[in-house]
Amino acid sequence: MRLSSSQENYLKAIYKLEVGDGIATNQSLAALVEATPASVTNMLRKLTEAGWVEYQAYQGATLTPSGRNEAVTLVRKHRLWEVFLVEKLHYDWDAVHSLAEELEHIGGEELINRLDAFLEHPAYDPHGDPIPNAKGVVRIRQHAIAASEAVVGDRFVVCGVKDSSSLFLRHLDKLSICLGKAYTLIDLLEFDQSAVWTEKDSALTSVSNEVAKNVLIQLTDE
Amino acid sequence: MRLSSSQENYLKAIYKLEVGDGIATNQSLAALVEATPASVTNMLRKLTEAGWVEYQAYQGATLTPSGRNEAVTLVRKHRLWEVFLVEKLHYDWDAVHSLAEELEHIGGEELINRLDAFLEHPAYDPHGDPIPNAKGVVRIRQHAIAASEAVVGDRFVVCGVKDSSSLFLRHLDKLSICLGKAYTLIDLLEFDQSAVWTEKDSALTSVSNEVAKNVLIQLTDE
DNA sequence: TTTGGTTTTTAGCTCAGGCTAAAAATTTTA
DNA sequence: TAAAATTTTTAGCCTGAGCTAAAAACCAAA
Ligand SMILES: [Mn+2]
Ligand SMILES: [Mn+2]
Ligand SMILES: [Mn+2]
Ligand SMILES: [Mn+2]
Repeated sequence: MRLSSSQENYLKAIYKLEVGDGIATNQSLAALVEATPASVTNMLRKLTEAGWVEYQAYQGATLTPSGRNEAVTLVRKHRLWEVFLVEKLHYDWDAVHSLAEELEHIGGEELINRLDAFLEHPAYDPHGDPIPNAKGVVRIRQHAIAASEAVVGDRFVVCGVKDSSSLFLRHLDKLSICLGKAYTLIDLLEFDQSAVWTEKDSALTSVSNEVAKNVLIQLTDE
Repeated sequence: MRLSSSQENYLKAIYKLEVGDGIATNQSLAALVEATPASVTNMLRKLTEAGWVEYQAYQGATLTPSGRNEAVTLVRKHRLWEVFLVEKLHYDWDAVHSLAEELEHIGGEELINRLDAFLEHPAYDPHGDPIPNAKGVVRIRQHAIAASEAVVGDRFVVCGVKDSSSLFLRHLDKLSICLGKAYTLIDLLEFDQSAVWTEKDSALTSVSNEVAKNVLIQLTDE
């Protein structure tokens, strides 16, 4: 039984919630797939019927092993297409999500593995999120913490974002913060929790706490 | 008003029929979009309502200028994706049609123009069909005739196919006939109308009349 | 010009995937 | 623990895009 695009979106949404808070409630799902809770109930019943999801009334949904498999493949497809759009078609990183949201539903294993090879097996997507490999294994990003956890004197490299909305990504562009850049945290202002970062002792960047909470970093030694 | 994938397929089908025989009858459309004539009637009414098609009961359908525009853009998208799949992902030319049939419905002008630039503005798709440019202009292939029209002694280059079914394309693969190859027609056998082609006096290729009718060539001077 | 065949349209149905409003279940608060 | 608030489900409806079977229109022959 082939999944529709809509069904695939539901599986991916359940997966995201499971990886995050742990529970895919009716309402959180509704928010993610942009439908009403009533529609979610309806779809969950069908996905349960078909063996992709486990679900009992009022209890929320979890993925079966095959459901999880589908979801991981979708995440892989989504992130590989994002890499393609940014690396090859030179889209900005804030503009690729919605296109990938459509492209992820096309074709099967064959297409995505060819795309993966063409892109030379990238490990991360343009937002720093890890790309599952062909076997569905997601290599976990090591030691990533929110930039808001850093203390004065820490050196770090920006490696991801928590919020990948267009609005936030374009804000980072304005601060010229991008993945891979190395900074030192030189000050934390008590007044508003904002931070001052410096990029190898040159320009200073002032970063609000709201921003720091949504930037993922890896601390670097020394 | 945004077109659905299904509606886009109808516009493309009408366009193909207009370019070919000239008339998009209810039945020929049904065959192209793989639906029943009843469903076609239904859809044509909606497309007429929305201004993409002109159509009166029992008279067949024609595209309005905006409908034709959409159709040409779709053909452009389809053929560019086919180029991508063959050139970059190394698919065989007989395997790309159905994927392109889905990819063509994704995104808009922006995506397709970026893809076009990435592919360096190809003029033809993997089956030798011309790719309309961003303004919707289709450059007509010059002097192409069916290989069955050639006479003994003619030199020519293979430049396209009339039948682009998987079955036919794989047959050409077996004969190692591909686009761009140059041959001389050295014999026409009266018994079964089959032809003998030679590639710069080396290997001989025996080509049935059925095949020759579906291969497009350009005669070369001298 | 009447008859018969073909094509198109109409009528009525189905299915996926949505929606709203109301009912039921669950959870929180007093 | 009873009431209130929240969440989920149910019921009933809608739209897009298909389908079949029957009626209507059109075309071609006799
Ligand atoms: Mn999607
Ligand atoms: Mn991403
Ligand atoms: Mn298509
Ligand atoms: Mn083609």
